[in-house]
Amino acid sequence: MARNIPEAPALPLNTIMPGDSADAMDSLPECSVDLIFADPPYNLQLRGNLHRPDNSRVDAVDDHWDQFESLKAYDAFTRRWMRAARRVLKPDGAIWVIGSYHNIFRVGAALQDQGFWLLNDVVWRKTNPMPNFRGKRLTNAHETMIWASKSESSRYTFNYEAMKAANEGVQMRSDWTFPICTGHERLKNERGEKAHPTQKPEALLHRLLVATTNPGDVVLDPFFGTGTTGAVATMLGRNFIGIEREAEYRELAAQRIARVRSLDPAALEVTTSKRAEPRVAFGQLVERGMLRPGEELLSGNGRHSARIRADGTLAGDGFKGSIHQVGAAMEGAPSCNGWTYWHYRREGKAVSIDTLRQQIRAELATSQIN
Amino acid sequence: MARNIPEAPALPLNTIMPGDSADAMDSLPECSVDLIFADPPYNLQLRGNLHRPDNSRVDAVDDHWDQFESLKAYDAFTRRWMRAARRVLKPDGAIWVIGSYHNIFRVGAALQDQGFWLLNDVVWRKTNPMPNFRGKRLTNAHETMIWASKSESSRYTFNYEAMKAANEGVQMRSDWTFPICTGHERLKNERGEKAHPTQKPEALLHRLLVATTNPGDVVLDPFFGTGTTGAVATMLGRNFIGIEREAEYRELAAQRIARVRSLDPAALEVTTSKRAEPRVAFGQLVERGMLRPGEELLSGNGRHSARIRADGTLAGDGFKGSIHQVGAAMEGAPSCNGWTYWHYRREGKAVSIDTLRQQIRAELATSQIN
DNA sequence: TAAAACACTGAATCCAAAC
DNA sequence: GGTTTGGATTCAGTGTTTT
Repeated sequence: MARNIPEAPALPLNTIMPGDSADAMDSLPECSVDLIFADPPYNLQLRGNLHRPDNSRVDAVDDHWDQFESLKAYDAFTRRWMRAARRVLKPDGAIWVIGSYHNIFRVGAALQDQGFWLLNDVVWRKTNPMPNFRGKRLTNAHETMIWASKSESSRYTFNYEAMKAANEGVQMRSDWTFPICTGHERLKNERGEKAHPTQKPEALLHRLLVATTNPGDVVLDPFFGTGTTGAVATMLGRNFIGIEREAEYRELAAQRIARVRSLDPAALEVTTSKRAEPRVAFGQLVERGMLRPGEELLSGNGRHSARIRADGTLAGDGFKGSIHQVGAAMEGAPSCNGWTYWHYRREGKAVSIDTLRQQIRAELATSQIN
Repeated sequence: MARNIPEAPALPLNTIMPGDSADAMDSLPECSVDLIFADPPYNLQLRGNLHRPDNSRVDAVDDHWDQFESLKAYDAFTRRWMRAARRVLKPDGAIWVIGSYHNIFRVGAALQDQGFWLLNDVVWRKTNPMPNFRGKRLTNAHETMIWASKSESSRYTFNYEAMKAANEGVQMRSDWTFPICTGHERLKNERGEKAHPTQKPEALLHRLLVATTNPGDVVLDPFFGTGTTGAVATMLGRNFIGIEREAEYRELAAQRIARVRSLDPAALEVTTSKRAEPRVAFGQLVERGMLRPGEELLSGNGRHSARIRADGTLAGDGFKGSIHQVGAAMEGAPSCNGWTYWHYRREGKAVSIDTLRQQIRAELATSQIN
């Protein structure tokens, strides 16, 4: 290059930066990241203590980082980090922000005001939300995510076919159903308490990253917490940059991500071409972690095997496609019911993947009651 | 009344007012309606009127120039009608606003800025949304409704038990699933075309009105369209006030509502909560001889006991006070419902004292029949 | 050992009448 | 109008203890 352009500082890929979100983003080169996922404080304005009907006390989010003096102060905070985020985003980049009714309207208006172009609002429906204990309102059973590109003209990433494959062969909708983060996935601190009050489920980030990034992309999370974004990005072969103010969270997140194994690149290939779409819910098993990308499936007769890919398709013996297509190809048959054809291994035994589909159907049946 | 207060103008109940929404609301008496349902437009087509000073084409680099102008105009429109709505709302009244991601964030922020108190955001999940034909985004399968009271201290209406009963006995959630308005319910004009582009399903208004109004309440809809709110309100024994600018819509709505038959009042009764039942003092049980002073009461778990005193208080383990206070003190709990906590012995069995309260309430109910 | 019972928990703007 | 008091109120799930 003939011109004397100062070299841009290298991106601190796959590390967790300390300090304030906006300050840290300002230290990064502009137009350098592909996607931003932001889970900012919600500004809950809780009054007194809340007790369950059995008189146990609800462990509320009363952390100092969620306290703001006024809506005006919250707006100033929002616009500050959002402007910094906008600067580091590539022209064709996009942003996701998650929130509840307490803050999401401020966030959405700020995005529009700063020139972001809204693509969808996505509802995370919780299968197991906390009830409204006093019976004074509706059960607050969802959170809202806003997906926006940097500008109206951005050529943003959207893996349409992968989403369609993960949704029984029909277009992915704007409402996504997942359980809240509990059990073994929920990080604990040394005292055995939940490490972070608002840890998000990995399944949510899995779908989001498969939908709107490609392998090798750079994903920035300015409110990193205990690192769900980093863990899922690493598993999916994406690079991450985390920013987190609290040292304890940084430490836990780093340990967590160190335990994550990246998936084989073949498993990360996203289906791009059109194909005859069977009605497959197989992708949900992967998003929910019931089956791992890269895991091997066996045919019932034991003669064939294939590996699971992150977008809910299979690959093996040179064949790629849905569970039905690959099964049919391997058997040289005109068609094949992948649900009964394929089995996974658990404790030495081969179990039909159809049992997993039945589990999900049972969940949906209870959670989709009006 | 001694003072010379001018009589408030009568409300134009169950009629459709012409003209601009905000102007019409300004002509109504303040603090006079129980609920407002607003389905404001967001396709104001402001962009066509905007020109740069030099008439140059707006190109991709700064193509959000006109976006800012139209957002500003939309905000002004929103704040104008919303302020008028706020004025006519009773202090304990509430408002619902429905919108999509194009406008709902402006609406929600405006509600908060004007002092409304957000109660829930509710997601209308469409079972049959229009697909995204270009495959560039997620299927836009929901709309968002915001439910807010006039102020933080408003004692808003919420028929908790009715909602719970309508949801298989568990609390109603913040996501509601309904099909979009099609078929016979969809109003047609004389040319056989759909009469209104955004007609809402009656099922949606049905649930909303049952949840947050009582029979006889006044429901105002400032963007009346073809009158879904008026039709459902009439069927449910609520009064409505509609405002609609377009004469064609007013005419269709009036015809539609004229065809509606109100439901029988008995059908409109909703499951009452215990809160609505008359209070009974524990002392009444002693006065009536249902329980004797000196008699021992047992906690349901059998771990505690107390003795009844002649004035209707309890004493035990060094604690004295109401049935609630003594129960709470013995359990070390912040509060306690003494009616369900305490039991008395009859023929060797422990019987809840709440059965005695129910006897008294039954007597009161029969004695109040004229 | 299996089944049943019990304890605990999750981003929550969570009461209202009487004095 | 602030304070006191009565008393109404929970779903899905995980993990542990008891039967």
